[in-house]
Amino acid sequence: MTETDAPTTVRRGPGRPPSTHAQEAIRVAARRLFSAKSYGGVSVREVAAAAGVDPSLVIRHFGSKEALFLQTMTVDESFRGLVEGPLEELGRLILERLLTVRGGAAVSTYAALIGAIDRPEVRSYLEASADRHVVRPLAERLTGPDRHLRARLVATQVNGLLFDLRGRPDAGLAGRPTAEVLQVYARALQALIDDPTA
Amino acid sequence: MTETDAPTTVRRGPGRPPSTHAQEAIRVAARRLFSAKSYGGVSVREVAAAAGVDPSLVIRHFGSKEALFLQTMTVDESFRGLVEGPLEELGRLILERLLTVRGGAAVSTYAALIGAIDRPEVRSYLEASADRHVVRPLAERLTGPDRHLRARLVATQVNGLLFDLRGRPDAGLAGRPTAEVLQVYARALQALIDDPTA
DNA sequence: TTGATTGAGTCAACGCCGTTGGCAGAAAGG
DNA sequence: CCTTTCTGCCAACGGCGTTGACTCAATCAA
Repeated sequence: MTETDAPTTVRRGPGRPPSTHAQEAIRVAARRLFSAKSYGGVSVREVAAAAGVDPSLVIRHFGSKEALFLQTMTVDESFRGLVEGPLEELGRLILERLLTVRGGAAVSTYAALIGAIDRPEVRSYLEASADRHVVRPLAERLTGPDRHLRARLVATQVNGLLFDLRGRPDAGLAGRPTAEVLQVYARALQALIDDPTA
Repeated sequence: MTETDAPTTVRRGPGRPPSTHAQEAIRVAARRLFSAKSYGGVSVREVAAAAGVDPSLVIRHFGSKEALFLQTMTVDESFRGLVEGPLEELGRLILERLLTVRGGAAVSTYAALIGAIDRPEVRSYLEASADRHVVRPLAERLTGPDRHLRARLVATQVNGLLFDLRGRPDAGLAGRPTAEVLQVYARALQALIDDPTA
């Protein structure tokens, strides 16, 4: 076959082909440990031991501890399509998707990311992620004044909720079940989604 | 609070009297560095050098890096009396106090604390602080259903705003000035403060 | 087949970190 | 006096993220 087709295989020169075996083991171990503990609470040596590889191999393959963290802890899948649906009930819809979809994976992953918010690259990723999946698509749909600012502040409200839900996988806030929290907080989101002049 | 008498001088036995000289230098240096950088971005050795003392002395006097952090970075002064005032405009009042009082010291201090949210003791302090200064006093004043939950979610909204304001001392959010952010976000807070059945 | 090239995996080490123990001296009380 | 208590300094510990040197395996080109 020629090198112009076969999109699944990349043109490579001589040499041993890359193996995804250890990489996957590291990724799985890192995802589990980072979710259970936190960025600072997990050492590269610990991830390596859980994956059954040498600590230096982790850095070799992923560049740095922070790069490994960013590659394994992503929220884009949970955020995609978050602000779709009728505007009149979008506040409730957003929260439903965040808290219930995929067993609340967004919550625990976001918790880990917030725990590493010290790191400039983590902060950049979270800002870009919120901008791409929430602020910009929502601002386009809103009507009335201050559309971009209102969309940004909806993201702020979501950040606050995800921040406060840290470490409480299924239980809600202040001892309240998720459904109750969802219903009340949806009103607050809706206050920024609705056109204030209408 | 259970001191018997002589609040300024403590009963002491023989020995050299404690000096507050180095402690204060360490406290000042720590406050400045932790505010400018973050918990993880400042080393004990760095604080010690800025204060002109030995690194081991920092630990000797404060117990640990985390204890020094918690002793120097407190938000209670900024939070006290935060939810006082007429309920009809309390949303605006809360944000005004947070963003403008004492040059926004609450924002930068809170940013540093959030940056160390990994640490269980830091998380406990923030939760207790929000509970003491926001949730409980506000819940007592609210009317209508779900008073405690609504008060808790107002704190959640505040957390979201302080989280998103990280590192932007005076500038607002999304390029908007503080006043504009304040006015719009106040509506969102007010949506939880107002009695939904009224 | 042979040789070059590329990546996998191992080991020891580097510099920095928070923290601890030991020790010399100073300032108080008995 | 001696004892006690605190200061300040030094060296060291174990752990951290990361790097360099090295061996070995797998692939391609000649």
